[in-house]
Formats: sequence, structure tokens, C-alpha cells
Amino acid sequence: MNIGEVATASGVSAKMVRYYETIGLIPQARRTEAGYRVYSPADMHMLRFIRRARDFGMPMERVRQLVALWRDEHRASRDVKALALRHVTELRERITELTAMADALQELADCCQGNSRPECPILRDMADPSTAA
Amino acid sequence: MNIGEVATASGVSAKMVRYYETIGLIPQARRTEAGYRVYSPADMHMLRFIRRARDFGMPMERVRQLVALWRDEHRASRDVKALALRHVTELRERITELTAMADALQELADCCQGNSRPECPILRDMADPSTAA
DNA sequence: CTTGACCTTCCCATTATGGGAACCCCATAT
DNA sequence: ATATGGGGTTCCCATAATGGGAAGGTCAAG
Repeated sequence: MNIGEVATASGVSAKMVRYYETIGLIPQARRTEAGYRVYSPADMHMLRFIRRARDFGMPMERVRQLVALWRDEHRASRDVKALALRHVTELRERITELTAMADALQELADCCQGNSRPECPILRDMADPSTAA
Repeated sequence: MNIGEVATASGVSAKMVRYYETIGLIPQARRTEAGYRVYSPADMHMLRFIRRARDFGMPMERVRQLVALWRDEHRASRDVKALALRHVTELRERITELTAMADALQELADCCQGNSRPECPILRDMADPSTAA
């Protein structure tokens, strides 16, 4: 397969495939005489795997660790699980933060009449939180 | 006040104050003879306001709109409320996405023994989701 | 008048992704 | 054989918001 085919098959854009190669996330592809990159089905699976990891919201560094475990026949599933759970924890922390933001802003909005007059508790609170409603 | 003072007082770093000026989020500061930026208490309040908006997770473009409303004495609170609720909606959408990621990964982790053997449902599923447990 | 803290501008780096230019290659239709 | 379209290649640029750091000017206190 060449890069366009592996991109379509894996769901990773050709641009990103080249990028992953430059940052060393995937090994350098073999080349044809003309310089075209050549991929095996195994490469395609690896890219698909990476795509899945990204879909889980993992930062590249974590993806890198996970790919290393994936390729290591002698890994301990404990290590994979620990990595996964660490990510779940981070996701839940982020969710907590966003929820706090949304709730706080929702509460302010609930206090706002939302009419044609300028008086607005949202702006008032944001300008000076000490005057909380 | 000079930039260091307004930075400390507003919670926005001096670097960011200069940056906000270059992108036109805040007006260009007056300068002393020597070229030092000079800020009024009103400027400080504006920066604090911006800081609060950022704390709510708003992207700069939304902050820009909000600052415009804040400065407009003739705004309609309806417009402020609409903007706030739009942001709440986006936050909740993001939360839904992150929750789906966390739940899916948690479910995979629950299936993983987490021992010293290499067999791991997390990796198996990520490599090929069609073999779902 | 020195010294240290603060200011100025300018450049660089980050993360992951896409856009686009300039140029080369391959297969197919004429 | 050749024109042509659809790839491929590299390289550079841009993003959003933020920090780091260098080189050099300024201010205030001792």
C-alpha cells in the first residue's frame, strides 16, 4: 500500500502518517525506487490502533507509551491497565473542571433577565465576583 | 500602574497583557516618555474581567465579544445571556464527549485482569474493535 | 554613580493538524 | 509514444494561547 491507501484504510490522514514518522511514533517506512512510502497491513493496523488511542483523547506521549506496550509481546497487562486508568482519571478530572465552569456560568445566566436592558448579573459578577448574587 | 503591577493585580501575566494588546483585545496602552506602558484602574478591571472569562473556559473570540458587551453601556442583557448560554452548551457538549471516552476506556479496563501476563482486552479492543468483549 | 529590578522588542517553542507550492511519478486513454 | 490526471515527495506557513530568553534601555534606592 502507498500512503494514500493506508491513510484511507486507517483513518489517519497522509499528512499525519508522515508526521508520525518524523516524530518517531511509527518507524520509517520502506521506500520504492521512486521514493514512495510503502506500507504493510501490519503498519495499517498500527495506524488504526493509534487512531483509536487518539479517539480516546490520549495525548501523543501516552499514545507513544501505549504503542510501545502494544508492540511488546512480553508486556504485563497490568501496565496497560495502569496506563488506561491513569488516562481515565485525567479525563474525569477534566470533566470535573468543565462541569464546574458550566455550572457556575449557568447559575449566573439563571439570574439574568435576558431582556433589552443593560443591567446584567453575568457581567456584574465577572467584573467583580465579590458582589455575588 | 506599569505592566508588572497591572499583571499582579489582574492575574494576567505581563506577557499576556502585551499579547492582548497586539491582537486588539485591549486598547493600546499609553506610554511614558521612556516607552513604559501605563495602566489605569479601569484597565486593570478589564484585564481581571478577561481573566474571569478565560477561567470559564471561553475561547478568545468569545471573550472578545463579551468584552465588547461589557464596554457597551447600551447592551441588552439578552445578548450577554445568549452568549453565556452558548458557552454553557459547548461546555456540556465537550463534557459529553469526554464522558463517553472515559466510560468506554473504563469499561475496557474493567475487563483487564491487570496481571503479569501479556493478554489484554484493552489492547485487543483497540487493535480491532470488532472483537469487542 | 552603581546596582538590581523592571521595562522594551524580537525571536523561538509548544501540540497536532491542515493548506499550499513546486516538483516528480505512474498508469491509463488516446 | 504521449498527454493527462491523480498520486506521491519535500518544504514552508499557520493555527491558539502561552512561556522562555536574549539584548538593551530605565528607574529608584543606596
